Amino acid sequence: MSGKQLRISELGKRAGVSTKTIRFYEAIGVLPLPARVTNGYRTYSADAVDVLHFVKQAQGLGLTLAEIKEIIAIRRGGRPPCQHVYKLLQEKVVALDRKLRDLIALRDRLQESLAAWRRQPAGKAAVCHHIESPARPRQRRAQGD
Amino acid sequence: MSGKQLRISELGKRAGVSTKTIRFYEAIGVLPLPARVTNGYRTYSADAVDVLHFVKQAQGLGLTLAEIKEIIAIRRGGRPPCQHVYKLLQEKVVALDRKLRDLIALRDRLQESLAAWRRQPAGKAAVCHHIESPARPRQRRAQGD
DNA sequence: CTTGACCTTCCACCATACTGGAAGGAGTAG
DNA sequence: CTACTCCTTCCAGTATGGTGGAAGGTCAAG
Repeated sequence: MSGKQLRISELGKRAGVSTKTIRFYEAIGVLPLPARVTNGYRTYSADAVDVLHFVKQAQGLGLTLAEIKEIIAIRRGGRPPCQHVYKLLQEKVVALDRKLRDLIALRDRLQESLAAWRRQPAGKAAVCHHIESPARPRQRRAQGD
Repeated sequence: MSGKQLRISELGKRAGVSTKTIRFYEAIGVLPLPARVTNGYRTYSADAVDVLHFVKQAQGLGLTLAEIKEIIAIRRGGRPPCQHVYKLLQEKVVALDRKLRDLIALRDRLQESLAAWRRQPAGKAAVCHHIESPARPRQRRAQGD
């Protein structure tokens, strides 16, 4: 069934992470305590490669290690984590939409700021009007508040 | 000319930041070393409020304290930082566009993942197909779940 | 037996942006 | 005088996701 066991560096190579990272994931509970061979070396089945891939995929999806840990813990508890992951991902989509809106607004603000600069290169501000003006769209207070 | 001098907590109140934060900004060079009154207390002119507002605005625009520090340093050097800030903001816009593209792709991937889940609630994956499938569009080997 | 690769643990550090708290000085009110 | 608030410095910790390195154990080759 299960083929050969991997030592930590071999696992790292296959999953594209450092041995440091593997031990770190283990330390924070993302990875379970692995089996040890007689000399104390960690030993992993090939499944561990998939779990590490999962971690990297999940990180790519914007999940934190804490969330990933939780998913894997549910999985290790025997329950399929999909229900949980579904909710988690739904929340992520909502959060992402919010973040997206903010970022687009920010980008537009910057773009407008740059356009304004091209129209009128000078300005008076405490430090720099590129930053001080766009965030106060209406007239900045004139010196006295 | 300049009105009254502020002590650190008064400055903090006006700018909406804690005294801790003000000292922190000073320590990392974002704020210049302030004047001191005879008893050693920091003393600030009202301009400091504007500088702190600038810092907060710039942070809101996605600049790091290191970048903000640089801008303020240029400004303190007598040169208007606008040229520099212009470049910085241009780079920010480009970086933001990139990030935006990635986030939109991520969001779509999540959304599609959730839609797929609704169509077919089960799946086989090392940990959870919601995460493993969308990033690997073709069928994964049936082993884990 | 020595060398070298690989493994172990543990402690410390990187960046980012702060926050908390201790220990002690300064200034004002009663 | 005490009490209280505000100020000072300095050290440490928060959260996130790791990385670096020391000191020492294990194992196979030469």
